[in-house]
Amino acid sequence: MTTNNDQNDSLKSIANIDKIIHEPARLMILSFLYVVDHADFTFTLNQTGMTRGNLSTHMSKLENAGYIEVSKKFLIKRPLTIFKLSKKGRKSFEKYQVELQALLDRLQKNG
Amino acid sequence: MTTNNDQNDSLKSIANIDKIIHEPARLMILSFLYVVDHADFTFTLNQTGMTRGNLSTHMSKLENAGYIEVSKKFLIKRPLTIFKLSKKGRKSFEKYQVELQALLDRLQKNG
DNA sequence: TTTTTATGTTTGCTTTGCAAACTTATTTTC
DNA sequence: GAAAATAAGTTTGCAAAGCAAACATAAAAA
Repeated sequence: MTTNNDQNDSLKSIANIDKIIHEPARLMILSFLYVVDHADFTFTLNQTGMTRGNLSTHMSKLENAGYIEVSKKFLIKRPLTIFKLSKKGRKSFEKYQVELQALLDRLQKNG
Repeated sequence: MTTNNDQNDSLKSIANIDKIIHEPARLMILSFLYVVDHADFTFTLNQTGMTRGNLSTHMSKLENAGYIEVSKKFLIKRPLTIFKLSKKGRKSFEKYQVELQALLDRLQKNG
């Protein structure tokens, strides 16, 4: 059965949760990309309701973490930036989901 | 069935998630208090593995939000601070759990 | 040709998380 | 019995981060 220490450890694991993913704005973005696989800047903007500046900085952060791949083209003479969840990003996001689900399950069980 | 717009709205709801709760350190604290109902400063410290300063400021934040009740006594001539989840705190935390579970379910379904 | 629209990025501000240092009081040690 | 160490928190200073306004660049419209 679950010992006090097990509970303690699983509690502390929350402290080590992936903060790149956990931030609400990025959690929103990743939840989006996880389902659609890829999307351009403007569409992501509309889906998330963020400002352009904010989306831009969060996307840079996700890119630096290696969680998304960014490709820039031109479409009808206009810039077009496309975001895609990377392999690493998908894996990390799925790990995040598992950890969060474990927490919720534990709370469900004991609350 | 789920329309594109439904998905869009539920996505945007992540942006409005309760940030007082969502912060990992406080999520850890609340997960703890949710189960044990109440605990003193030192025990909370041990369970969470945080520093005293950090725990103190997070507790202030939770208290200011009305999510916990703090009572200070003396035990064997030493200060003893006891934390307890408030009614409001419990309700907010349960709402948070529901929202997070909804997100995970949606991801599970579509990923 | 001037203005407006489109697509992002950079910059500046404010907030926030974190731990070191501080406070106050009690034991323990020499 | 003075000095040092322990206990229990709080305050302060700093670095990181989120957010949107302002900026940059270019195309389309007026």
